[in-house]
Parts: sequence; C-alpha cells; structure tokens
Amino acid sequence: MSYLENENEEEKQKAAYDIKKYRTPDGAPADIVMFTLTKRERKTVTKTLPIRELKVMLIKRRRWPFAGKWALPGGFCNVNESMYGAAKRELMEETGVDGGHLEYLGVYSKPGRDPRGWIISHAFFALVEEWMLEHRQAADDASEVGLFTVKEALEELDLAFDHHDIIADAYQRIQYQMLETTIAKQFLPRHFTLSELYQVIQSVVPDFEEPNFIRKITSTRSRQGIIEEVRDENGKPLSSNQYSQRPAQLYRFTDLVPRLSIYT
Amino acid sequence: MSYLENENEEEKQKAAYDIKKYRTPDGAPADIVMFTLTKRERKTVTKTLPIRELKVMLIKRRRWPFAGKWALPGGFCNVNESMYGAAKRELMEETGVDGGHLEYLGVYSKPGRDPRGWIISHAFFALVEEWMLEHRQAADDASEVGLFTVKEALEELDLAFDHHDIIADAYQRIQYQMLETTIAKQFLPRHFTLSELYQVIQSVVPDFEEPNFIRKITSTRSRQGIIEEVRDENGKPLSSNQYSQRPAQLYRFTDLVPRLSIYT
DNA sequence: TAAATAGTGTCTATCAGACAGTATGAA
DNA sequence: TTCATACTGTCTGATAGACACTATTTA
Repeated sequence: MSYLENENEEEKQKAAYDIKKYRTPDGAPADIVMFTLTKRERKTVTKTLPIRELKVMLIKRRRWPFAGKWALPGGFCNVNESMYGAAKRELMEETGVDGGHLEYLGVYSKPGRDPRGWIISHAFFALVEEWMLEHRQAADDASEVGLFTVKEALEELDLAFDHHDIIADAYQRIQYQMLETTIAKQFLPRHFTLSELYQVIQSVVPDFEEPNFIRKITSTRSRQGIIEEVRDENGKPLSSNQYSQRPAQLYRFTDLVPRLSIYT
Repeated sequence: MSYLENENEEEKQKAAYDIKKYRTPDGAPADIVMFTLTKRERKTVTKTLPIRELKVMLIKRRRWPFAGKWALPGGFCNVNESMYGAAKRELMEETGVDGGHLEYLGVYSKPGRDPRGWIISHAFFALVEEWMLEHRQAADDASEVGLFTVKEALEELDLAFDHHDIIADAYQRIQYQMLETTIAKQFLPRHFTLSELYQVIQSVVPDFEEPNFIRKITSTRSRQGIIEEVRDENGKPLSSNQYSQRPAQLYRFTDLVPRLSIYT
C-alpha cells in the first residue's frame, strides 16, 4: 500500500520534478593509481633476490588543463555504467588486461580542483603486473607514459589536479592493506618463498622489520592460517633455489581472510 | 617551462573545450547512515548496566520518488562545497549539532539506482549521540523520523533507493572499525569502566566474546597502550559505582592509534 | 673450501586462557 | 547476610624475541 493517496498523485509529482532546477556536476571521472612492483634481476655472481620497487604509472597530459604535467590515467564515467565499471574500463584501456586488483579509494571533490568546471573525481587504485603496462597504447588525451617510484611521484613531480593528494592517500592505503590483509598475494607468484614475501612487504612498507619473520610466520598464525607450505602430490614439501643457494620452502596463501582486533 | 608552445596555445585549447559535449550527471547527493547507541536504564532492584543498542536513523520520504518509504537522510552537494562539506552540512541540519564522527563510506552509482536520473550518491556514516537526534526539525522533503535497530532496518523495512545496500556496507564497516580502531570512544563517556567498553563492543559486534577481557586489556597491550586508568590529582585511581555494587576502575582512551599487522 | 641464503635450537620473559577465589558495597 | 559485579591468584601451555648454531647449495 502506497503512502501516496493514489497512483495519480505519484505521477503528478514525477511530472512536476525538475532535474535541472539546480546546477549539476560537469562530470564524474574515475582516476586510477596503478601500482606495480617492478622486479629487476641483479647481475651478481651468486643467486640472489631480484630488486623490487613499488612504482606508480603516470601519463603526461597533452591537452588543457595541465598540459605537459604528469597525471593519473582516468576517464569520465558514462551514464550507463557504475563508477567501478568506468574504472574497470579505464584499467582495461590502459593495460589491455582484464584482471588484477582494483579497489575504490575515495572521492575528490574540493571546489576548484578542476579548471574545466565542477568535476567530482573518483579515485581507485589498482595493483597490476609490470608486463601489463607495456602494451599500453597512447590514448587521445595523453602522450608519454612513465613509471615512477612513489617517492619520485610525490616529491619530485609537479602533478596535475589534486593527483598528489590522491597518490599520497593511495600509498597510505596500500601500506595499511599490505600489513592488515593478504594483498601481498597480488605481487607474488602463486608459490613463493618467505624471503620473497618479506621483500614484497618491505618494498611497500619500508619501515617493516621483523627479525624473526620466518620463525613467526611458520609457527603460529600462519600454521592455522594465512599461508601454507606447498607440497607435491606425494605430500613432499616443494622448494625452490631460484633465488638462493640453499633451496627454500615454497608457500602459498590460503583463502583465509585474517581478522584483526585490538581487543584480543 | 610549459609543455605548450606558448600561453596562447593554452588559451586556445581552453576556449575550445566544451564541458557540455558529453552527458553529465544529474546530481551528487551525500547520504548519511547515522548510527547511535541508545542507552536505556534498566528498572531493576540492583544497579546494572543500561541496555545499549545500535540504531540507525531514517526518515520517511514525503515525495516522489519512493514516497512513503524509509530512507537515509541526505541532500545534494552544491557546486561550492566538497562532498564531505555537503555531508557535514546535512549532519548539522539533521542533528543541529556540529560534531561527532563523520566518515566517508563509498560511492553508489549503479545505473538506474535513482529514477530521477543519473544520480551518483556518496554515502557517509556518522556516529552521533542519541540526544543529538531529538532536536531534528522536519525538513522539506521528509516527514517522520525513525530510529531502528540495524536488524530491523535491513530485514524488515522496505527502503528507498539502494539504501539497503548502503546500510549493510556501513554496518560492516563500523563492525571492522569497532575491533580495529578506537571508535568505541565515540560511544562512551570520557571516563568509562571496562564493562561499559565491553558492552559497547558487543552491542556493535554481537559475535565479540572475550572471557578474560579485563585481564587482557589491563595487562598487556593497553598498559603500553590504547587505554589508561583515570587518576585524580593525587594519583589515586578513580572508580565509579554507577552501574555496579562494587566500584569499578575508570579508564580513558589515550591518543595512541593502534596499528595492526597480520605478520607480527 | 668459502660464501650465501635457509632454517633450527634454545633460552627467557611474557602472554593467553581457564577458572577458582576474594573484594566491595547495595539491598 | 546475600547478591551482583569487580577484580586477583595461580596454573599450564604457547608465544615473542634474541642470537647462536646447523643445513644446503653454488662458485
């Protein structure tokens, strides 16, 4: 039973509604902070871990506004898609790949942030693999593509719009998530050694230090937990000596979603 | 040095830019999930804790669309304010109070979510005190105001728009935050007993159970930590027998921001 | 054999978890 | 005195953190 007296009243109100009575936004783009963890083999005598560095992908704007400045890749949302859909489409256009981790970051709506008008931007962050960024085709409103360390992007570049703030926020978010969730798996092969895991964490959260890392993660939490040893069909532990002389046990993430609490 | 050949080129591009080339959104409202923890004294012989219940404030819509249905309070963002500013203004209009915890939740943009057109909604959640909701004045597009338990709101009411999803997401978020951050302080007086804290946590996260709660929180983490005993000017511990026969030690939250990690 | 990384032994202090027992003040 | 709530004692097994030690491979 409707609150309105009758259907007729509803129709009348609907007809009287004027969507253009107030000023409306001039656009709602999705901007994406695309993080990748580069992996560069070291040319040393002995086997060793590759150098991993967290980088962010930027494009140089060709047009007004902020022509010539580095900016986040992004594009306007269409009427028939959700913001997440727009971001997914953008990510696909930039990488040519439909995959990877894509997550909403927040809204950026400070008045005056875009000289084109009232533009409410939606930031996402994506975790992609390095090779995904190589197939990129220069889009219409962009020219060069660059991969920068987060430090470079935040401290050395003169970024377009409020993209400096967005990248800073995204960096903070990814650091939290690296420690509180299992997103490390986005940056690792399916099977990995504990040194690799440790290195991945450190390359995203430089302050992270845990002298007894292996001991700790293999003893308690993880054994009931978030990672597990990889074994072959006979139950024999699998190891790899790709990055070390002595072969190291391989691990994989389980599907367990860790829940943290400050009260337990 | 500019990427453009000269200032003239920039002016030309700017003049040629047509903001109305594409269809633009019809509005960007901020909708607020206002949580409050009601506190009802029990009429018992002996002193006891009040009953606390997590509730959400809804208003009954008077106009099309969804006239007669319960909905989140909210309103459209203006061109000269940020989304957060719009939410803050809404919160002020609804409660008459400029305070409390207000936090961004996310964007809701599924095509067709609003029959008025292309309306991209921004959800916030607020933690307010019960008395703040009493001074509310009926706004133009709303009539009744209601306080519902989250369970009622999610399971029994037929809500407007996609507000069911929004409330569900907000509920999940507040549950995480209750366990991972110190937002419990938003629901407690400045000085509180550990039973009160325990009760607040449980009223937001019903599954939370910790038999040795007092022991745990007073021994380790908290002693270096998130809460501390309240003492008078002579260093004598302060206690309260407001809710119990035997007076209980009072505590307060410190300014420490807890950092959790699955790897330590 | 030396070098490099992986992993274990071992020790101590602390913590978790259980549960019985004591303390305080109101009814 | 009884009752309700607030603690404390005490025990066991697990964990954290440090650091020396052993293991496995390559050069």
